[in-house]
Amino acid sequence: MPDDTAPKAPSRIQLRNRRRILDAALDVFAVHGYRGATLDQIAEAAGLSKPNILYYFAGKEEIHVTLLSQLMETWLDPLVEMDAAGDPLDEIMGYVQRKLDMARDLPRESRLFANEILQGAPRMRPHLEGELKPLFDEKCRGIQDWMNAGQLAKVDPRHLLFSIWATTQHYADFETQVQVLSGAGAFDEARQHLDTMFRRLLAV
Amino acid sequence: MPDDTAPKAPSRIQLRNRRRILDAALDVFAVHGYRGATLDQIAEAAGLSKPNILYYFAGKEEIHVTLLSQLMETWLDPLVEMDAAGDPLDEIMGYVQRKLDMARDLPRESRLFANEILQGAPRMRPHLEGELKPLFDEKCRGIQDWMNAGQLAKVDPRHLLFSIWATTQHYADFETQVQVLSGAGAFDEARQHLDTMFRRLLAV
DNA sequence: CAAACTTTTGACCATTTGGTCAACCCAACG
DNA sequence: CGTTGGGTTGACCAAATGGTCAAAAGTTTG
Repeated sequence: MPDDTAPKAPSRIQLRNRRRILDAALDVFAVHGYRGATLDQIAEAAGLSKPNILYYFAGKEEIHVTLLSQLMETWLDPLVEMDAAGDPLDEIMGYVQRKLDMARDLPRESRLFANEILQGAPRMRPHLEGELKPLFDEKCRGIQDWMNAGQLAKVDPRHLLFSIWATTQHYADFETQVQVLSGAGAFDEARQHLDTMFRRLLAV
Repeated sequence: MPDDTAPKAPSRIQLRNRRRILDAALDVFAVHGYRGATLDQIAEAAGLSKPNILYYFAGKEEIHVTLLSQLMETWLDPLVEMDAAGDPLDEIMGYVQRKLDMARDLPRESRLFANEILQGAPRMRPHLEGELKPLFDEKCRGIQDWMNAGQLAKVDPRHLLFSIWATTQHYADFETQVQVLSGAGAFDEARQHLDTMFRRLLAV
């Protein structure tokens, strides 16, 4: 008896086209936000016709939601890797560098996230409350433990994380401004700068 | 002979309605960005009919451009106030506090700006290059002078300013996320945290 | 008050937008 | 080689959108 609850495995074409669409949609949503993006733009960027887009996704919203879900995993990943058993300063500085790498390598994802939060997280709030919040609290406790043990200078762990997010994502989200004011090569300079900043903040 | 080049002074109604429209448009543009905002939303928020909106502004774009121009002044103001003749650490910490005050008191303006930069600054780039850039360079030189004189620890002045912008504006632009993770009262805690962070970074 | 103006709006328009659908294409397989 | 099923699209639709305009409603002023 075959498993009739399992949807049949997606074909190679399914896989390729869904990926194309999501990639194109990431470009468009990251720049214009949900409301400002159009299916026509996405279709054009994906090199597919609009009805074909709607053959793979039920509608504009489903594309957006799919992107947001995938993003959440990617986004949380570097924080998950921060290990309570490691050396505190190394762990935090490693996290800073990983976040900066993400800003450099995945700027579209960073902007998609920024757009969603700017709009009040209408589609992502459940993810924030259900996935990010518990992880955030856990990591804050871990950092607090390090501080209580005298392995890090004492600061508010929550605002420490906010500062790390803000300073690293800034180079993706405000790239246009950074380019105008500082030209190219900002990422390498930022690496050095952020290392110095958070080291001085946290060194005991 | 009357000055026929001067536009007649705007009436009280003109003043009141233009202000209403800009205020409503700020609400809408700050959340949805330029493309995502509609004249109907703005008209509804302003309590005026759509044709009436277009009696006061030539079109959607003119409203947006007007907001952006006004914003630029407000935005540059705290940086202008940083005084090369003052005490270096006081001046910078004062700047941090003023920027944080702005994030708290003018979150809509902060989000409008963030939206515009996220989209690649299609309408604001001239302002960035013509107004922000010279001011930025001047202030960077001033900060560098302080560092050369041994009055501040040495860091890259450009990235120092980026970090100040990123960490302060974060509390306006990512307010939704901050609320979910940290509840209310984040601004007061941030004040303390950012003071500590930049003091440790810059103390000699 | 009446002329002269500023302000407001209902009705309208062309274009864009998200979405549908029947027909069509095409590779795989019996 | 003809059928079958996944994949594709031109034509279409209703609603939304930016914008226009002539006429109505207020307001100011001689």
